[in-house]
Amino acid sequence: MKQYWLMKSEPTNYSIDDLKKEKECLWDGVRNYQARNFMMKDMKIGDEVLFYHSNTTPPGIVGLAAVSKKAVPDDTQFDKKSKYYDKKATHLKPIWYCVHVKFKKKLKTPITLPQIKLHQELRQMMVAKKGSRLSVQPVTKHHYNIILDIIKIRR
DNA sequence: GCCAACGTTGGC
DNA sequence: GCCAACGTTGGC
Repeated sequence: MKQYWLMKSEPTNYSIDDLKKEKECLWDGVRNYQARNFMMKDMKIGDEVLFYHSNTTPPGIVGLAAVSKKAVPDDTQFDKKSKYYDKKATHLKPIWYCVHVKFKKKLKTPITLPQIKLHQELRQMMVAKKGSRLSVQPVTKHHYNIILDIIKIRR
């Protein structure tokens, strides 16, 4: 069964335009166990991804992507020069994993967080909940379909 | 295993 | 830049 996800990125770090340019990227740098477990255990090739920009005014969903490769060890954990370096990780026992994500679409108009919070049903999404910091989170098929409808209507 | 202290995320 | 919410660390 196909699953649906929302993945956050700060555009100053990596934006939807970067992904559009590169077509595909490795979702590395995640250092939260819950987010890692979603990538490691649950994400499958073909799963749909909502690309979300955080730390922007306003934050919001800016594009569509898809999981294109199952989780592999995140190389930045072994790289002493990387800010994601983790001294507890070894090649034999990696701690952090990440999936590949491929570009599908950039929205002409982002679906902003304030809009999500105003929507009768979308406001139930994890990303709309106060204090929700999880950078990789599941999205229900229902919510995903509503988002697709909104994109269609706006076109 | 508890929990205080600390660090980080991310909206505002 | 502020700070609430949350996760992690480490002393006990």
